[in-house]
Amino acid sequence: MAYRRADIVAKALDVLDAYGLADLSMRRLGSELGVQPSALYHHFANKQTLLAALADEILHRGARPRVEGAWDEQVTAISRELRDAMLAYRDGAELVATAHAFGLGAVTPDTELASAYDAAGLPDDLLPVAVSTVLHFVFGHAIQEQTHLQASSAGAIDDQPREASDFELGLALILDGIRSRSAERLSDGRAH
Amino acid sequence: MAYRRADIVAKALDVLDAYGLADLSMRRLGSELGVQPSALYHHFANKQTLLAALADEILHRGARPRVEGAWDEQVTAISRELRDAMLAYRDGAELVATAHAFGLGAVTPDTELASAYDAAGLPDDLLPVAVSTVLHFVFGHAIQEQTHLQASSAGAIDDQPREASDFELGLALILDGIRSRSAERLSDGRAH
DNA sequence: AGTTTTCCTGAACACCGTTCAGGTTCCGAT
DNA sequence: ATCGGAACCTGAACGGTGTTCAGGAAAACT
Repeated sequence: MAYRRADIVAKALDVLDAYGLADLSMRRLGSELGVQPSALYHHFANKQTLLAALADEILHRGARPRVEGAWDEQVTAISRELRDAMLAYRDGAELVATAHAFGLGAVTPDTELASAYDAAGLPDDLLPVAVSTVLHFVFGHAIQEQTHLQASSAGAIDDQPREASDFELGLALILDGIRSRSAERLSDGRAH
Repeated sequence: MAYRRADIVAKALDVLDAYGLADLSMRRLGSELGVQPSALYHHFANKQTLLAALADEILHRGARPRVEGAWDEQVTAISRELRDAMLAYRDGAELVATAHAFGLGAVTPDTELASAYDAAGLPDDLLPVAVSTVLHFVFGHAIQEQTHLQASSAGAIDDQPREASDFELGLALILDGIRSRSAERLSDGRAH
């Protein structure tokens, strides 16, 4: 069937969540599908392409309806959505960040963020900087959190809220910086 | 000789710069040293430890004398030093960022940044956030720049100044955000 | 019915990190 | 001067990895 490609991605996500990115090999994925590893190469040119499809699927599954409101609220919503989507799967952050770094994958958080910034009235040369600064923070924070969370699987569980609030704080920090250079300063305070 | 360990690190940096991180295998490094790959395991417990030593050496070689001045100038100086050190070697950014994520390596930019923030008068719960936010930006930006720079080895050369100014802009953005929550706002404007 | 496209097998290639028993080589202490 | 031990290295092997490729089976289209 032509549906086979989506099946491979789905099964690969299962394997990823169960065994981690390091143990997601073409051989393992093949045997999990009851198929030779070489069969996978009829659907994906190489492993990197497969991983990019995985990253896309992770982001797609974590997608939320577009929120209305001021530009900073939209940026915050998009950042949370991206973070939550990546954290929903084992090694999801590393996977998505790597795919993004290589320019692979169809789903681009960049463009979503850029359009959210439209209402901020940023200088033209600052828009890409604002986009990538937020992205680097979201990626970096999620990877660090996922690494720590995995390293101490048998540790204290009260680390998670701490990390989550750190995320909100750091994001607010960056938005403060962007806001100070924005023409639209209506949402300066706590309210929208 | 007991100097052998430093020799291995030095040669590994040569191989890294010449062939990239993906081609830096224990076998290649061994043959480059005229030695069996297994010989390396008498000096390093595993490859990850070796890579951590490489990251340390890269940061050590790029170290600069401590700068004096306001806290934000110090943070800027440390960030530039870190960035330049990583960009000085092929795949240096990825290498250092990975070692840092795994908590390996003796050289920790974290503590340097934290002490630089001392004079900023930040709330206690904001200090780790300020440190990690800047670090995530520096790492993320350097990795992206190095990836793009390597992907288009035969491309336009005028990308580099663009990226460099993006770095300065993004960093200034974050510092603006931190400054808005700092008790010490003397260095609010352009001057120190 | 014949042909083309899709999908998969099975074997192989060239690597990889790591381990381990067994040798040298050299230094320090008796 | 000789012994003991540590440091260093060899050579082979183990169990993996991504990827390629000729060929076969099955389904779809004409």
